[in-house]
Amino acid sequence: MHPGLVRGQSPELDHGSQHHHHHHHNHHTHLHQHHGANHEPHSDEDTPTSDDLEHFAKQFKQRRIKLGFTQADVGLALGTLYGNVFSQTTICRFEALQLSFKNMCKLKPLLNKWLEEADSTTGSPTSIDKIATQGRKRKKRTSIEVSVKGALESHFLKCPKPSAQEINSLAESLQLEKEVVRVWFCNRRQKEKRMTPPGLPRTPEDTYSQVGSMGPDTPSPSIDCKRMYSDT
DNA sequence: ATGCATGAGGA
DNA sequence: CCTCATGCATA
Repeated sequence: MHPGLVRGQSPELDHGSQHHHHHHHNHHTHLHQHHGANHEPHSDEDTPTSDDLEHFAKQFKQRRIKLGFTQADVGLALGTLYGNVFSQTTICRFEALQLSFKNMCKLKPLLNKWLEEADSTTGSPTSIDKIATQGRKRKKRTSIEVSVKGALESHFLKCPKPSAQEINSLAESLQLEKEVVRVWFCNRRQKEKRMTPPGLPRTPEDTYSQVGSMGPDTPSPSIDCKRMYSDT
């Protein structure tokens, strides 16, 4: 089946991912897209590396905040600027690298353009518009209990792609709609394909080892996350 | 910030 | 049915 393609995103083609380099630092395997110098007839341009995207996302967020814009503002601005409106969700996920590699590459140019516009237009008015909402009744979000989520997670580890019948069984034993279970697996699979797979600590950066006066005890891990800015 | 959902496109 | 891009609604 699928080899260990857990966190290496390959946008181009399939890669015989056989590298068990479990030696990389706290970060995921950086993909490798080195187009020599002779490959495509058209001048090569895009295809940033995951490091590029990572850096850009960080820079973007910081600049955005400095300029005093919310994620929603940006999404809307992109709409009035290019016609592609995006939600707060998407901007958020971009900044958090929670999109697929391909998706990140697609959005980067847009956001980059907005950035240029935003800080070059220092002090200009920002006209915003509203878009019409769809006229379809969306199903109420079903809340899955934590214990049930755990069960689903377990099954996912065993079989990420259960057959329709397996889904049926699961749905029964968990007392959930079959459709809910199916969608859950779809969403779970998508998570695995994000740039920042689930489980990674936030902003790993470097190993903060405040050793020196701390013995093997480390009784009080003063874990207080301070947001210097907020744009909720 | 994230969970569950929709819908388009593909085999 | 799946993947993939995307977002409403909610925690």
